[in-house]
Amino acid sequence: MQSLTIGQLAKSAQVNVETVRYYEREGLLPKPMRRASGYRQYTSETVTRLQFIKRSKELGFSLKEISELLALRVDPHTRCADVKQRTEAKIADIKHRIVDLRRMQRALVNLTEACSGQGPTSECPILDDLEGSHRHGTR
Amino acid sequence: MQSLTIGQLAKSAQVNVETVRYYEREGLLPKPMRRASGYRQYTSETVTRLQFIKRSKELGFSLKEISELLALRVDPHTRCADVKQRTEAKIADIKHRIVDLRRMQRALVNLTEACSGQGPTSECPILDDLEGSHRHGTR
DNA sequence: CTTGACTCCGTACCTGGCTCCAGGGTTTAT
DNA sequence: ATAAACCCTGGAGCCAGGTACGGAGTCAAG
Repeated sequence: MQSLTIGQLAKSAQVNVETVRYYEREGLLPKPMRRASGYRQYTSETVTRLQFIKRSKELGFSLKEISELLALRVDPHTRCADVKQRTEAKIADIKHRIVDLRRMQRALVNLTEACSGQGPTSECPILDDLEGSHRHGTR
Repeated sequence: MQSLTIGQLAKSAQVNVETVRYYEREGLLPKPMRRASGYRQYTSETVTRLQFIKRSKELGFSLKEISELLALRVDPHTRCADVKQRTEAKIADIKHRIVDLRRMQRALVNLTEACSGQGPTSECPILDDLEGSHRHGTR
């Protein structure tokens, strides 16, 4: 058939049916076609979109930020310079996140090493590396 | 003096005083010493800890996960193998986050390039890269 | 042609993570 | 020695992001 019901969509992206409807209301998912009965019909494209939303949420983006991300594209209705600027701001934000995650990762790796070594490490090893990461206003 | 009031602590980590008390209730911050008056007194170590919590939250960790991270350490009361295992799970989680953030970043970079180029890009560029990042049960 | 699983819509409810009182005591600058 | 600015506790309120529910219609399998 090629088209999915809301239940199939929800299942294939591992979210609740109610969540799909909620995202539609909130504008994160476009209003889908309906059949005569009123049932929503989705394409597999929507699965991708829904998975993206889900993962982005897990990565710490708010629904608002996610819709901003989804809105980033070059089309005849948006000025390029504008898109470019917003996109670069997102890139900077992501870079910063990656840097901090790496610091955490390094601290944890040190911890496992201390572990293979021996006795007590200092008070709280993970703390030692994520400070000095002072905010710069992206969120 | 060397010790901070709750207000000074909150200010130096850029959070609300109420948030500090909330974290204490939730066990994310240790119960501090009190002076005769009942006022909490903190050390600068707590500033670091609070900043860590704040940034970790921004990076998408829940308070529960954050306390798990803070609890990771090698001391006489925890078995090393145990710490090591939990730590490695966290490392894997972080790695996965980094991979996905990088995919997003790459998609966004492509977008700015398409932008410098010309006309409309495909429907929604950022979607093209974060799928296939199917869950594996860490959260 | 019925039955069980699905869908619709609207509204109410829930959890996490704060945030804000009220009513009262403490510190500090003037 | 007094006002402004802070701190205390306990409890209520708030926002984001869902989740559940009720009553009714729809679809697919047998």
